[in-house]
Amino acid sequence: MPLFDGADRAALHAILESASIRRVGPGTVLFTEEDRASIFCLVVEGFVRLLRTTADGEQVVVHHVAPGELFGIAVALESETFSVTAKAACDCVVLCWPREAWPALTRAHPGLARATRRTIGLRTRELQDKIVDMATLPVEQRIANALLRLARQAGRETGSGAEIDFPLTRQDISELTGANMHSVSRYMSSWQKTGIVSSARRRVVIVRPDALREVAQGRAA
Amino acid sequence: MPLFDGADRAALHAILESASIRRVGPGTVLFTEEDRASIFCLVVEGFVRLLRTTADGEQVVVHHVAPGELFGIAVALESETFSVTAKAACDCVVLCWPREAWPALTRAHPGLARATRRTIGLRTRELQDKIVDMATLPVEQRIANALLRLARQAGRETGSGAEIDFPLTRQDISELTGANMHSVSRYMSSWQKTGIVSSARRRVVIVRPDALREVAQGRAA
DNA sequence: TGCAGAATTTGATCTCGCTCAAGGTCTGGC
DNA sequence: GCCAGACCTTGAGCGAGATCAAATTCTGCA
Repeated sequence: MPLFDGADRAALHAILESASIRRVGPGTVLFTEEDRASIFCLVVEGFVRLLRTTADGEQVVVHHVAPGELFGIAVALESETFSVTAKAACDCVVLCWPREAWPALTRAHPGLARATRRTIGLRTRELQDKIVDMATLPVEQRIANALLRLARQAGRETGSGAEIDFPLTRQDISELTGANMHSVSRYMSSWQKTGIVSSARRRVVIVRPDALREVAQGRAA
Repeated sequence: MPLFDGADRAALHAILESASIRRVGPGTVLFTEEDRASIFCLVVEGFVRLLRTTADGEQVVVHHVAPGELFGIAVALESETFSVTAKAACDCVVLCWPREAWPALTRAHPGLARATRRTIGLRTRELQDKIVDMATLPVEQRIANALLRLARQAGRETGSGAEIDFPLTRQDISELTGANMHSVSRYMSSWQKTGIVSSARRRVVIVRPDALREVAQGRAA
């Protein structure tokens, strides 16, 4: 656990004691964007989707939190409320600390503060990447980019390519890219045919990342 | 200056001494996204555009920095490089500190660290807002939202509405919304006709914010 | 084993917004 | 005062991708 640098057995034990552990199934909402940010969390196992819900019920996925990553860190940004909803993408194990634990914890473990800052920096870049994609790329390339990003963050190497390590429907991909579900299905089908990806219901495997990268750059079919 | 809380005259003088001051004209690039983040900056006067440049030379505007705001704060995010290009939107006065000054400065002025965290939090929200807009709204509503956001961040009240306080071309708005420049022009013209905005070359005034808000919600023409 | 609901696919049609094209207007510098 | 270049507008046409519609396949559960 690189977050809690230099913590011995006893100290680690105390840290875990002060957290509550939650084991949740797919779709479970851990907190919503209007909630007061009374906790901050760490993914131990599984993936947590961070998303925004619009007035008319549409969902826009903003980030996938991988194991070992913090989330719900409004407290680190001097914010009273979360800015997103957190929803389990699969079976997850999550640690939650009360907001009040933050000052003492970061004081005791400078590595935690540093890791948090780095995480925020990386996520900011990711958000900017997404904006650039949406502003400049056609749907096909956006979807390709989104899959590549997911493969990087949540790819499990299998014999036949990188499998996204949690259930992912066409609808999910559409919420991730801002494209229509039907369009997602069409492009996925075409890539299936050319052997670039292989996807059965809720499972997505990037068979030929190189070819998908070509698609993402608009250089190939 | 709320950033440097509790600094007396002498301390403030020392802080300013350690900064270099830059007076630049519109279009001046202060740093680019590939640069090593060897400085961090503060806008004293004017507005600085933060943007990304794509492989084929397109620009996507990510944020406008207002007077009193920090920018180029890669150092606060444990990053060696900037993630955006900074370009003056008008005549600007900017203070720049060497990256190495950050630890001592934040140690001496906890208010600075706090303000930085708050700024990062607000910008994260703004990035998320933008993504939601681009994923769910048609061009007309995106443009309306962008103008309202600008009015809030850089609006100067005049007798006949809120004027965006720096030169803003149709092209700029297009880079801000991901819409085509011609589309921007068409919508601006139509709003001009209905008296919602008033814009002459490079100047934009929101005459009826309420009406523009209606447009942004898709509730009106 | 069969069924209900979820997930996916595919076709047909339509429309928003982009591209292409051209003309108009403003402004600062000479 | 004039000209070049920047900025803005408007029209026509097209196409990517959304919407509408329907059929198909999968899977977990009764």
